[in-house]
Amino acid sequence: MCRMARPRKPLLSRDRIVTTAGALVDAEGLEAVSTRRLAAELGVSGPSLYNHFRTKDEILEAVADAVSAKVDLSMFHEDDSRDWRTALHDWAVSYRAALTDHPNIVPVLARGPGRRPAGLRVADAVFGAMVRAGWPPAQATHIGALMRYFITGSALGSFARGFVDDETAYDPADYPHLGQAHLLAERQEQVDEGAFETGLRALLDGLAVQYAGAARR
Amino acid sequence: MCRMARPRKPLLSRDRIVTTAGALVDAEGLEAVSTRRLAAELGVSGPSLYNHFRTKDEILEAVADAVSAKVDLSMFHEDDSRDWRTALHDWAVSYRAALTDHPNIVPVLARGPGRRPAGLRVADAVFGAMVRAGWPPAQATHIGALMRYFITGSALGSFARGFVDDETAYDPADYPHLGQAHLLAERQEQVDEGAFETGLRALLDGLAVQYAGAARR
DNA sequence: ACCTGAACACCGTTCAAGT
DNA sequence: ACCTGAACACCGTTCAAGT
Repeated sequence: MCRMARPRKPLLSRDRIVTTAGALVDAEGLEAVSTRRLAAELGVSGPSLYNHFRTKDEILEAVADAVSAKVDLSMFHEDDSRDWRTALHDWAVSYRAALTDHPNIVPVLARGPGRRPAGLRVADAVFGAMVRAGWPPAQATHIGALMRYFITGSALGSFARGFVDDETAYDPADYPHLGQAHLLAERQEQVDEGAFETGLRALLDGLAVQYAGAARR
Repeated sequence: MCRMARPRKPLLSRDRIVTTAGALVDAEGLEAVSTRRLAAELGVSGPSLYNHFRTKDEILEAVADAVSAKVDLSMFHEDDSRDWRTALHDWAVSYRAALTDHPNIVPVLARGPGRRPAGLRVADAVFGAMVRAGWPPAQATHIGALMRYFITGSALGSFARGFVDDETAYDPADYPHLGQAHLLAERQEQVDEGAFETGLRALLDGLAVQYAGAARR
């Protein structure tokens, strides 16, 4: 009697697709995600996905947006007590943590906010808070953009990961100062962490200088 | 008599492949480069490329390296008179210009220096100059990395490009501060330029603060 | 040494067909 | 409404064959 009724609940949902795609990206990287592979992971055939998303790229955008949604924005709320500098700092740290938790999707995220709702919510929150703090709107726009540049750039271009763990790759005659470059691969996280912290502090110190000179009260 | 001799000079060379691939990337984007398409552009069949490069990725790496090779490094020469702050500034401007001239290859470049000779030459030059200027080696490493983060991040995540030129995409109820977001697409370059300049100045101001406190003489 | 055609194991996406 | 198999027009790469 159950079998003659209509329901037959769907095998797939946008949520299930995004979750599974995200797990696949995390586990095996962006290039492991083909529509056929993802569908197999979900126990369906490839074309089924097109009942829920228009393109594979839309799926990846949704995965990226789910990562953006994890970024803490509480410091930008109107009733939060943190000043703009502290808010920007805490936001940057939370943003970077979200990206380093899911490094394989960063190339998609780094393409810009696009139409992704959570990405836009982030842009909106930082812009609004900076204006409220007294930054001129044009500067508030710049701050949102440049912070994004730095944070996504650091998550993407992970400096140390770029060096190969093979001493023969770096002839000291060609790169007199990079003698120990291959060692960087071993302390990848430290270099990335240190560069991020140094850069973030410099950015905030420098913005404070400009704020003192340009922000209106 | 000519035809019986051996020469028959090769149709392809690494240089010709890289030049043609670079032009194709510039004109039609990364996704337009398939081995078959590139080969057709060169007047040969697809597999011919594999006589000169081991993989398609190696070709793209070479294209990216050719862009890195255009970055001015003269400010880091030992006999150049510019101080570290000016050198870093001029280098950043030249680096960004090289990337914005070839925006489509930036995703490849942003992956890190890897084994690309010109990319490594850049990393080597900035590290050496910063150490010479009195920065502790660890900080010099961080500076090279964080500047790269910011510059590639800005070339890649071009903030305004991320917004879609369609007002219906941004409901003011969802994004109270982004009412004019769709207008950004029109002034893309100004926003990117402004954010880059603001960020670069902040970064250099902030590093100057740290230099005053930490650099040894 | 360098180029070719054929082939392998894939892709993203469309579509008619089924329920 | 949602899933399927078959099909289309592609991919990157290998390899035996040619010169």
